[in-house]
Amino acid sequence: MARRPTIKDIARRAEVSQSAVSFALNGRPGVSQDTRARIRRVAEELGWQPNSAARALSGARAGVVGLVLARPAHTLGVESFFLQLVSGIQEVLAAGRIALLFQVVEDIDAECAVYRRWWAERRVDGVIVVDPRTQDPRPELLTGLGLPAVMVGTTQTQTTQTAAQTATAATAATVPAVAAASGPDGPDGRAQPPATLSTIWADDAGAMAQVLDHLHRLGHRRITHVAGLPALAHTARRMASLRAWSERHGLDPAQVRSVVTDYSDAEGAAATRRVLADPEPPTALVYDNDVMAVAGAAVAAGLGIPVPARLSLVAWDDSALCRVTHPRLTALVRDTAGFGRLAAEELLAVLAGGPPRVRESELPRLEPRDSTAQAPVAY
Amino acid sequence: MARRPTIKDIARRAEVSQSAVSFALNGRPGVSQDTRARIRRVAEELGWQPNSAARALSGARAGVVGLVLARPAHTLGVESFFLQLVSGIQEVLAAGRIALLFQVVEDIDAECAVYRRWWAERRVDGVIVVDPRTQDPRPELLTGLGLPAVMVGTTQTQTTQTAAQTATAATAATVPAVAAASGPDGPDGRAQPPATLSTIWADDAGAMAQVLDHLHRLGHRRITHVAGLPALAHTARRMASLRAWSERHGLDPAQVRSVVTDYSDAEGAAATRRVLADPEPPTALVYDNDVMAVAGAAVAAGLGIPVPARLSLVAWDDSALCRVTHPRLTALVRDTAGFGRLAAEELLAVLAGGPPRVRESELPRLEPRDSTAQAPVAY
DNA sequence: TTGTAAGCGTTATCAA
DNA sequence: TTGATAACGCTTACAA
Repeated sequence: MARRPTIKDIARRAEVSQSAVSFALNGRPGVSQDTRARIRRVAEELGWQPNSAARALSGARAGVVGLVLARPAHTLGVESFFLQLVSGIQEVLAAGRIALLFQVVEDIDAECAVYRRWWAERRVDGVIVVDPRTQDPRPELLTGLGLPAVMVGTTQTQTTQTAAQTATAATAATVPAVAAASGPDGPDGRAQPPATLSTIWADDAGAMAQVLDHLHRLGHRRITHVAGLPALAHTARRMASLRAWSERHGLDPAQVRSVVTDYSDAEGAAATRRVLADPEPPTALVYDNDVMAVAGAAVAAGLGIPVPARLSLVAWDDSALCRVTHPRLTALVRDTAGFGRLAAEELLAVLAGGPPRVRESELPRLEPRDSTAQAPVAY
Repeated sequence: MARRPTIKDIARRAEVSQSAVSFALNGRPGVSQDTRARIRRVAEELGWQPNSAARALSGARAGVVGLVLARPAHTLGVESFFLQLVSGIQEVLAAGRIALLFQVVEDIDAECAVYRRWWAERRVDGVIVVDPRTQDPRPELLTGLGLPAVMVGTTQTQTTQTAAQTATAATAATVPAVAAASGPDGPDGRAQPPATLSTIWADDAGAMAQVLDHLHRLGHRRITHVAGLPALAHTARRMASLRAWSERHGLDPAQVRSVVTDYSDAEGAAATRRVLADPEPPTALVYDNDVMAVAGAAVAAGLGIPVPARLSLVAWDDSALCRVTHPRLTALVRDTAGFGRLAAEELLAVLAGGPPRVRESELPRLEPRDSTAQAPVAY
């Protein structure tokens, strides 16, 4: 096993001091062009790489960011969302030679414990937080620890925004501006938590309107939204925008509604079976993820209900799944890797000392396929 | 932002020396029971956690293991295999307070570059290597670097084992024993690479025989195996065992064969379409992953071929996918998380100075569902 | 059983 | 423009 070269070796070989090497290699002033070039050459020859532990110890960056995924084991691994997000994140991090520490845990308490430990161990420079919740302990914990973080998804603040405010939101507003939109305190008078964390968010309300408009144009008036976990902020947001949309169109809230699940194929199937057994069943179903949509399609097939002739289906989030089932599912396509890239860029900005910002990702696009059609005239 | 306590703080507070604290906290002798208890208590009070950088720098462990996933972006994220593997790995690592560094890259060259960098930066204590290949540069690279590693999947050595050798392989043989089976040099006289890496493997041959026996009992004589990337060792192994099985049963190699794909839903669908267009199409298809199986089922549905009446389908690896499609797919169920646990345990053993070993995971179990039935009598 | 001190490989602060 | 030198927080000889 070869010994790893250190700056000491380089210094000896280039006949300069260690600090000269450090300066040269980190591109700071105080070294002449000549020596700099020479040092660089020697480092290259020796195949030197900075020892990450030594770097971290001497107060510089650890060169690591963390990501914790809190999911019950049985929910793991079916969604395509996550790996794509990570691949996008790493595209950006790799350029800055930053590694990603990744941990899967069972629940949010374990997740918080991991943040505390990482912080205490000085293991990470910052974290990327996924699956924001309506009641989320993590922003407070992280700001309390002073651990730089970026939230991926909707924030609590945005949950309370109206559609009008959403429409006028800048693509990269600084947090104070957004906070000002609804005042320092929420409409309910409760002190709003200061949104000190940068956030990347997707316009769920806009996306939901897109889906519903599509179905409405096709004549659907009885629509059920098979939502995910209601504790997740984006779920809450989608449910709220469905309600708002239905009010705007003067539709009966009993006919256009959400039912909640845990995102699993099992609950997606069960919810589908339940709503289809209704005396006045919906003519269209909108699923909060691809797995539930596929499960729902299988239920319809099992019940002998033709899709899309008698029932239209839409999947929120596209994946190979939606393209391989028969019929192929109409889906809301998001650039998930792009979402990850944006998150990583924002974390890098925060680590560089930038202010926390709220950045909006590209609006999802509805990809009509074979599972949506005109609503049946009579049932 | 609170300052993180150090052993110095503990030493001051407990009125002992730093080394006493270090000894006490690391459970080594040289400290009395009393002081040890007192030190432990103070550490607890202060919420002390070891600074990972300082630990790593002072020659001890970095407390990190690495995992690189080399997959082209479009193949990412549909398989359930990976996250489950990781969750199993972490169940074991978390107990030893070891973190997992995770990186997604495009190809194996990038993967090797990551190993080199991690080694040079001293970032990881060891790595878990997935997707072993028939021609694999990684074992040599890793042994050369002296970076402890565990291969998850088949090794090159095992690819050359005969069925008989496989059958008698101990569940936890040390590598030298296995190497001895075919002598220090391979049969071709070429010096065999010393299998210095620990390996976790699954009995693909046994699993394949299980699947084929099931289909054979149902009367199937024309069977096509829709394989994955032929460069991957386990794919090669499955193909070889299919050939061996078919010879044993005196079947025509033109009727029982493998076709290769890149694991994607697209190629899975294309292969299915191709083989079904044959003048003598197979009556059963075995897919190397769940995604291709679902894609194949959709193709059959599109062609109006009833499953399982005229065509039987089997998926290698189970997931929610196989249960939500209609009909539900017969699948080969593996304990993937268990596979990950085994890998992590083995890496820990290697890090503790143990010898490289070859360990076999539980034999996969065939779960018959609705996609396999008697072969059609006439076609 | 305890304390002192050297070293791990950087970065950063001083003088020269 | 340079070169010593002191941190950073821990482990570990070695001395008391």
